[in-house]
Amino acid sequence: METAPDVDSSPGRVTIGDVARAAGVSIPTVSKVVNHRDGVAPATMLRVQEVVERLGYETSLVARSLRSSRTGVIGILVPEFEPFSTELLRGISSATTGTGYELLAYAGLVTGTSQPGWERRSLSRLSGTLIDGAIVVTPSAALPSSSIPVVAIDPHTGPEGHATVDTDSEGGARIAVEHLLALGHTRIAHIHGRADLASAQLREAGYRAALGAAGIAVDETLLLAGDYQEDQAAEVARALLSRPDRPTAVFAANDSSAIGVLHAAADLGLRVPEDLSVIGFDDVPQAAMTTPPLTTVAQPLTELGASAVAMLLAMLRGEPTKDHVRLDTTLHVRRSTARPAS
Amino acid sequence: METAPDVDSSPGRVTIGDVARAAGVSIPTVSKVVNHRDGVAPATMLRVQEVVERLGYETSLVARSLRSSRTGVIGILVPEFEPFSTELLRGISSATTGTGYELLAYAGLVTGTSQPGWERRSLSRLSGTLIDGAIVVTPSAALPSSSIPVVAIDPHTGPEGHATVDTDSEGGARIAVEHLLALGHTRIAHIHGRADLASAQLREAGYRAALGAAGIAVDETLLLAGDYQEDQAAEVARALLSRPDRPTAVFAANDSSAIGVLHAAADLGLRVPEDLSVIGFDDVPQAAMTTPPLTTVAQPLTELGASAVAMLLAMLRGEPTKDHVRLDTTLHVRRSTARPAS
DNA sequence: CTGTTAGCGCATTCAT
DNA sequence: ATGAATGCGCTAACAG
Repeated sequence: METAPDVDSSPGRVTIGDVARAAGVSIPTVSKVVNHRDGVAPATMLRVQEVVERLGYETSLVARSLRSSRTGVIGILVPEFEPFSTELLRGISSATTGTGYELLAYAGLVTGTSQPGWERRSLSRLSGTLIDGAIVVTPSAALPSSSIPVVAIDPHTGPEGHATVDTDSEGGARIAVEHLLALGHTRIAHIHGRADLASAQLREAGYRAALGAAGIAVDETLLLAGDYQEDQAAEVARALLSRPDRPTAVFAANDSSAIGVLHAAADLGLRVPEDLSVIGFDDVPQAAMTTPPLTTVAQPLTELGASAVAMLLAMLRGEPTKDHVRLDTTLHVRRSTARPAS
Repeated sequence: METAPDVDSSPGRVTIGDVARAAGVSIPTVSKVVNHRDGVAPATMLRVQEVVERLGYETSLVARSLRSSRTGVIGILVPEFEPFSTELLRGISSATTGTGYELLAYAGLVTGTSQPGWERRSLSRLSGTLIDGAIVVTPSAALPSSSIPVVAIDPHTGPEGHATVDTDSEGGARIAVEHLLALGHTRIAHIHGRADLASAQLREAGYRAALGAAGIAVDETLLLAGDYQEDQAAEVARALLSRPDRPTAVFAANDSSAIGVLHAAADLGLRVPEDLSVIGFDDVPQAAMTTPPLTTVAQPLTELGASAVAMLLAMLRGEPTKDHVRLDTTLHVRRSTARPAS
């Protein structure tokens, strides 16, 4: 289209050729200097470095990766940037500091149509090799056997194939429901998450287990799909809470869903926690900003990210690693849960 | 090193050549089909598409960007992934949904040594052209005149050169200090931010202006450098709060600094807000999670990101745009501020 | 120690 | 309508 009509001067970007010309050497020589490779006379090395400095040259990630296999960057593949993944990102970022690797986070789902397979697509686009290794967040499908090391965070179905890090979803769900039971609730609904994610299935299993252990039969009409999304959860919650036999408490599969439930309750004039108790899962930062502040099962999100990085770095180093790390969850009681009214 | 010994089969990644071979056509033909270009017989087109599907082929972002000028991805350049930039990312992400662009966030500062010029370096590495346009968060130096559109969020020094979006830092700082003054504080310290950022200078200016308007002379010993960082702020705050003539309130230039101050106060056994009032700036989600919840000047972070995207998209479309957008701040009173003790 | 020769995977003329 | 040739910026062999 309207590409700049740069002939060969230096309007936009400085290439290795520009440096070579300015320094009066050949391109490979510049390459060697830039990559700290030996076989270059100290004098020329200095001269080239000076020119590199002056021109502000940086090797193009693109060109380099096309040719060489190592780029020194780790890719983080996420469906989109929402609280869950950005918290993970923070943990990954601080764990990466000082390792010499840079981070490249890629959101492949911004196309709107939330087509599955974004993880395969993104991995395929970046691998090749723009990145040396990848951390894939909530892949909902099996990852293709890629040529680079890959670690999955909270993947589709149990530990399998790729290295995985996740938290004890089932145990966390039990804690959540037990908290509700201890408060005296018996009609407890569950807004479950994306069916393609193992974590969602495990949370539902934990919900059922806790209820079963308390001798309460599961009312299947109290199980609704929230897809881990605020809007979707709000919608189903509105219907649920409008029923005459509405539950006194809701266990949402993640915080976004719980926030959706909170909105639905507010719309219907229900007070939380007086008329309805709500509990979430994740403990993203915004869980503390809701009205009332959300009681939730905390996942150590930043540690989760840090663990993923640790595993990936080990794989990158060629060291043997365990293929599955599972972290614990803890109950974080705030103000959205209380004894039922009656 | 240990590159896979793939000869030409399909171990890792599927290339356009693999598709061409499998479909019995030449590479250019596949390229045309993939890029929806005409000049291909309907029959071959279908056949190629079928093979693409079957093999799971995706064009390599790397190879494509080396050759063609458009990649359909927007780059977000951040120094690192911390709450401020991740909130921005959220806003950018949701504003990008449905535009057909994908997002690539790049953290160039993970090298540990927080060398300045990361923005120039990152831009140079990605430009060329992995990305069609870039949003640079808190660049602390002048950006090189790049060949792609660039929007800066909260840049080094006032609106200049590149398109910019920021918030009313000076006004926000005045609101913060006025809130403290209204509560009855007169000895108010200020932990200021990175000197190379315009926002930090403006917040300090607002602090001085508010104090001046109240007829209070600025005690220069109450002005400390926190660099917008939690650790750094905690350190200077510890010294500050240990002084016999310690202030009764602290206005921190951003929430991270304020959190640092909170830690320092806790270490010294000072109660907040009884013994010390603390106010921050930004209103990142974690400001609500502190003990006590932090009073802060809220910046519309997600809107900030959304505005940046809107400007960038307009530039990408070749439309004229204003080169500076400034959003307003609002005071968000929580529990870390109160009347002074005496 | 340095420059020359080849490609990496892909998109683009230009022939056929 | 399709294929052969060329080059993007860079690095890895080799040659000189």
